[in-house]
Amino acid sequence: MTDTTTRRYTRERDEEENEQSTEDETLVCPECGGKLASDSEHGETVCKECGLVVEEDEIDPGPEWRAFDSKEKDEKSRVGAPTTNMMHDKGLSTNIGWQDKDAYGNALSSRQREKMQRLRTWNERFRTRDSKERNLKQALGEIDRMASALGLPENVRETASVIYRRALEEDLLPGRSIEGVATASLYAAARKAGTPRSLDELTTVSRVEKDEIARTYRYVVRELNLEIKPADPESYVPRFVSDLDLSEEVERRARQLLQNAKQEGVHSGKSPVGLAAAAVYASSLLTNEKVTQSEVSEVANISEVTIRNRYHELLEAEESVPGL
DNA sequence: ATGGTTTTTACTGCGTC
DNA sequence: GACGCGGTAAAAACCAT
Repeated sequence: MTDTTTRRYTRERDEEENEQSTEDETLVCPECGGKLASDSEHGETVCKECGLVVEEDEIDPGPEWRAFDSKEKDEKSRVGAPTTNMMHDKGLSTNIGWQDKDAYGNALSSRQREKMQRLRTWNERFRTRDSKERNLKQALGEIDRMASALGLPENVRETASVIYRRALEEDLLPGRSIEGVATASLYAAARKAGTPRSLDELTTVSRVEKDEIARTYRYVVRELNLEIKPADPESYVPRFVSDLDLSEEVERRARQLLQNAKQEGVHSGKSPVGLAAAAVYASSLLTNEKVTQSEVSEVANISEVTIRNRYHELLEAEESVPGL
């Protein structure tokens, strides 16, 4: 019986075991405990689990020489600016100098100057025209827009960007919409960061359908080997509590209920949102700050029936805990 | 596509304000 | 009588295979 009922949301368990087995290794993500993989192409160490960039620019991009005056700098410099993730092309595309000088520093003829001016114009156009770059530019914009609409913090956006960038590099885009992948990246990033947003919430700010988001999300997760744990019910609690204007006591109690439930193993196979909603409801009863089931179901986007079922289970689990 | 599970929908009965 | 709550059955959604 448990074999089948614990299928859905129980990946958590396997991963907990995995985490323990990798704990003695040195390469562990400080954020989520996941395995780290070094991406030598970009000189980054990235967490395979959450996409967190742990170490950037392991190769010092700065010059290895020192220059004592500008003339010396001109002579010694062989390289361009350091690369940065903040620009859509990492600052690596061609740049035509603004000075009207040739390679030897001599002034250009007026005819040459005009030519260079035209080249600059076209180069600028081409730089953002390259399909992947445009793609990325747009996607990052979308991610930003959706993230702020959902009130997600900066680090989530960054993680989402990293995920999207990886998807792009692995050629996951063809056949899928930019919007879809961007939304999926954000969805994944939000879950990693422990501030999950439901698919429905994502749907309200995204231009793509729920089904497509879900489909793309699964695809991206699989292809990039992002290991995402099932959302922890507790992470929904604060939001529900504040949406309902309840006290901190309610929140504390709700968390406690959930932790008990976890120990009793009641939570396996059940929707985390439902559990969280039920915990909040149950907690509001226990602390005499009554809210109705329909109110909770409203903010949690879960049916009242589910709340009823869950909260019975929660209370039962509470009973069977010895210390209470 | 299928089968097994969870969640939702819709409806009903009960007690209270 | 409206409302909150509880329960049930059937439909829908979901997920792994």
